[in-house]
Amino acid sequence: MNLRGTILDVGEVRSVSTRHGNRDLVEVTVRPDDGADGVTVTLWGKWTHTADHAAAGMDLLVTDAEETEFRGEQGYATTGDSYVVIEPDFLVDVTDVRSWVQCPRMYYLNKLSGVPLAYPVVKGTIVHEVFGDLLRGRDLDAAVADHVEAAGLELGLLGREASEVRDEVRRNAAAIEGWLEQGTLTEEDDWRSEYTLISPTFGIKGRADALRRGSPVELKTGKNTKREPRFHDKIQAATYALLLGESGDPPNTGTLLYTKNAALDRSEASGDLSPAKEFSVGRGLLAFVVRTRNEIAAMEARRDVPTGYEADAKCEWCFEQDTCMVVSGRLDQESKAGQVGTTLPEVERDYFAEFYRAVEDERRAVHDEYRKLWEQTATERADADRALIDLEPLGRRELSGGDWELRARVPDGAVSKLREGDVALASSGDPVHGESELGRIRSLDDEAVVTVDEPLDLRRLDVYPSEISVSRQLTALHDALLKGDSDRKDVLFGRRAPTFSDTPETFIDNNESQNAAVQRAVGAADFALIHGPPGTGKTYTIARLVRALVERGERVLLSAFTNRAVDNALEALREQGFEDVARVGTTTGVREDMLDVRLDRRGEPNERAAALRSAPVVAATTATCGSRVLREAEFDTAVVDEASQLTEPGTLAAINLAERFVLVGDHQQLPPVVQSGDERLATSLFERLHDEHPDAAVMLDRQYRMSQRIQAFASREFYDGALRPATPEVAGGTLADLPGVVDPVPTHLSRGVRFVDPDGRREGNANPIEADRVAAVVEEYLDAGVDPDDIVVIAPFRAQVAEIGRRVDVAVDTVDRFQGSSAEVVVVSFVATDDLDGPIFEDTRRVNVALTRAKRALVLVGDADALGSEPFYARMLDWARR
DNA sequence: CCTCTGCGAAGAGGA
Repeated sequence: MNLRGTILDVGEVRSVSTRHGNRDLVEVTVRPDDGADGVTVTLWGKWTHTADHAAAGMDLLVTDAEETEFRGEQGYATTGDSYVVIEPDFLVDVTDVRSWVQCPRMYYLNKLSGVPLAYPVVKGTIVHEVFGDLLRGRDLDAAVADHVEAAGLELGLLGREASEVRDEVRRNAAAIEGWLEQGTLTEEDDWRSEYTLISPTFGIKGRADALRRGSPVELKTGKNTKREPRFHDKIQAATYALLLGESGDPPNTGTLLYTKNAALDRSEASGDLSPAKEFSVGRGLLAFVVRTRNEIAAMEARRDVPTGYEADAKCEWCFEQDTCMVVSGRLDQESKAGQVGTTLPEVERDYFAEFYRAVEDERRAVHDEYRKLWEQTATERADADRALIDLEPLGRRELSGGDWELRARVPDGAVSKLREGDVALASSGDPVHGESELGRIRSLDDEAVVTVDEPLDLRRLDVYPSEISVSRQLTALHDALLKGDSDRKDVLFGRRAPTFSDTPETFIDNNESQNAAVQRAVGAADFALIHGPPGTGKTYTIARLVRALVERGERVLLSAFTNRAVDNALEALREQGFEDVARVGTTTGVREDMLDVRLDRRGEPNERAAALRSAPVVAATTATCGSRVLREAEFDTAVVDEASQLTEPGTLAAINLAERFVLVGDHQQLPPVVQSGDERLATSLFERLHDEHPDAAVMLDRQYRMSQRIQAFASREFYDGALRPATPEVAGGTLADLPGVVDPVPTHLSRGVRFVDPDGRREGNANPIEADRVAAVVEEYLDAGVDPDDIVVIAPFRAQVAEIGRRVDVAVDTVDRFQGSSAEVVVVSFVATDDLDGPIFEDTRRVNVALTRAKRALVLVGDADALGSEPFYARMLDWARR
């Protein structure tokens, strides 16, 4: 049986004599998840090592535990088959186990500084890709040429020539090919490449290079002339073997493939030059992997920082020694390697510690998302929107590059957060224990089309969580504090006020606040803030600003939280006649009409690198700014849109790359998306600087969207009444202005703002009666001749969005997804009846967004009693009914 | 206790 629970107490290690001789044990008191009282669990032998790291409050799992009775007390104990796992919910990466075995401090440093843009790394990646292709039967030269070309940008930035790289990769790949041929001569081989593995039991995830007859094969581009694989390489492969044991018996061998061995000259090199080194994977090795993984999980649970003393690694042999000493010195951390350099001021170290913790909390939240892959029971699955289940496979076909395209029918009415372009876990039913492949959703309506590496029967699609944005926030924090210049930090940490110079030039002659905003930003020595309420021409202003900066000879980074905002800003820039931009991002992320300026990574190295380095404007999301390619880039000014939706570390990723920065946003609209709910992350850098330096900000106060009647409430509640219509035409906008609308407009539709109480009932997060009424309201406007494309319905919950979507033929979506856009007629469904309990109603900024999407007509549909129960909503009601 | 966009899909190496 498996025993799982929360640790209440960890006893001392003691040695007892048994019929097998003297053995160590530790007694741990655990409150089982399914029980109220604590039970004693005896951890025998080497599991006392895990007990050493365990502490009260941590979760503990013992597999194959046995019930025991000792001196009349009932309890549990480990058996010979048991594994003991600390904090199983914390998902450790296989590569983390590997780096921890090298040195625990290396694990920490890797996390902080990320993977650098370095030639051995890029070359290693290419060799891996070629390896995958060879397994799928592709021609060696074609594969090498293809993957070297695909890495053009990185190779160019590293100053490498394509021919030189091709030769080197081919030498490595030839070793693989030779070895593969050897294998197929002797027996039938069964291969799989790039295998995604997640283990709920052991709390580990990772991606194996390949499986050969069910055993892991790990490719290493380096050399190793010893008979044995390197210990940490072996541990990596053994960890994959452990993961394979999650569904079935673990394989009992692993293979390391050192491709450089084959390229060594036999007459000069000595030792074992065969590239493939097989080793046996016994239970003892697997248990060692689990204990190592437990050290990591326990350290993370304690919120400790590794010092290096945890293991016996020798610092003088370590490649990271210098980095290690610098980080230790700057952050004043205890470290085996010692410290060099000046310690950061205390306020900066505190900031670092605080945000490090917050970002790690966020990582936990991502881990919780992974857990949903296996925790959802069959009944819960039905309403869980993280997955599409019960898909009916419709077929598969092989694509030219060796990938597969899978098709399946989606059941009627299935709702999920999965969208076209998303990465998702495709499976034949059980994403964790059964067949599954990571793929990309190409299209999704009544039929799902997914591309994957290996074919399977597509019966289920799951959201696949990613730690990338968490990792990038961490490296941004590292870069800002440890590499960032002191001048910048003086301003960020309030040791110096930002300075500005006056600019006499007029940039925008028909809007004073927009002009003032550009002037302030252009004249900023450190930073400027542009506060842009709804409809105030934020995007136009940004484009004008970017042009002004470029005209002054500056190189500009144009960034935003979402791809959509980046592309909107680019569109405005291009409308103003400026085309010299490089858009960095994925083909699925970049909007179609901006693909022509997208920087392709594929191509001739020098030419690709020049395309990035010479572009006067580079546009990318802040997440991409934290990528290894853009982390190396430098700019004079970074202009960041949607800055009020970014966490501080998220913003740092962009502004780290520039001398000065301009943040554009509106802290009265939606705040950053933070799953863990951490308050430090939920406050944007934009908002903090806006509070600390009000003079650095210019608010755009003329809006071009809403009629006077519609904007009144938002202006009063959120902008101190300072937000006003830009022109009399905007102020007086009515339905009658729209082409095709009946004349005269029916009286009840001619009101700019209406309130409708359908007397509905909230059921879960939906309200079917209210949805009926919303549909009727939409029908009224359609009947009056309003174009369906001009009508939008907004609801706070996805369940209600689905409910309404079944009844109308106009756009329906959540508030959050409508931020940034607008429509002539907006109908808002509030769902709530009885009271307004729930976080979604607590943040009135969400209401601000909902109400300010409308240009000419706004209809609020909700329960008057419920809305009247909160002062803010009561005021909204008064305004709407007036 | 609800909203949600990012991310080449992770992981690649050096004596």
